Amino acid sequence: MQKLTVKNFDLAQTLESGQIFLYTKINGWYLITAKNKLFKIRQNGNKMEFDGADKKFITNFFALDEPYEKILSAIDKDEIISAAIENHYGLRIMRQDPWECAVSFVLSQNSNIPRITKNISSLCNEHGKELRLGNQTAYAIPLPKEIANSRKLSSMSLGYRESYLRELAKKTNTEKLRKLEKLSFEQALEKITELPGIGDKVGQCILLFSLGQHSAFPVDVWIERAMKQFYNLDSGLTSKHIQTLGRTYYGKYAGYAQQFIYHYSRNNKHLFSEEPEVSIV
DNA sequence: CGTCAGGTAGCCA
DNA sequence: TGGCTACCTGAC
Repeated sequence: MQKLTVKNFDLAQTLESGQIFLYTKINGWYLITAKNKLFKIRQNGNKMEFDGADKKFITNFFALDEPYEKILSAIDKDEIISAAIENHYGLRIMRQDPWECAVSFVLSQNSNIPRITKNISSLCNEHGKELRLGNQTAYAIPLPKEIANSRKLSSMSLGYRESYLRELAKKTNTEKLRKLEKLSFEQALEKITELPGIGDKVGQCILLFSLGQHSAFPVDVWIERAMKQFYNLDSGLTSKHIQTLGRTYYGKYAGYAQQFIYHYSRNNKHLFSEEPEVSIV
């Protein structure tokens, strides 16, 4: 068991903000499968306890070395985002493995959380390396080579995502995706959306959650609804418009704003029946 | 039953 | 560019 003292970090807010799918809560511990590892972690105030990973890994994975207050003040433009930040203070954008992130979000498209989790889990159980922690067992997100020619893939109920995933596995991997870290956001997005099954939304999720592109502003149905409602935007705007607007309005760390708004809207569904509060256009 | 779900790709004006 | 539409599957 290892320990770490943290500040400006909330484990539950971070894990439950929809960035990752492979975690479960058991007896007060979060059991997490990520980066080819199975580890457990819990938080009590500013004290973290964990097993199966070291301090360096935890610090990096949860981005505990980011200048949190600086990021928040950069995106804190109005009372809407302020409320979202206040409600979910301590939420951070994690640093996932880009291949694992790509697999997760390709499988997430046009689906729902229970099904996404089921799909990813069965993919891992049938293809991934066995991981252990004490008496717990789990399976890693499979590597490209473990997917590319798999015959079991068609029994995972992935639907049309199956061919996206298989073709993706033939075309890319963690090392190739890492090259997008150094590019500008625009170039990185252009490159990543050339890959099969990766469009604007999934591409920006990967850029944001695993490639350090913090100005990415992925727009899904929740963000689109929330932005239109919260900021009283024209209902005819497309997700592309919202995307551009979000990036422009929130700036360098727009991705953090997106994550706060996303989590806030999902946890406060009643807000959608109220009057919009702020106009920014 | 129909609708919807953390979209993408392909086609057409 | 912008506006359709088909698409696997299962939860609700």
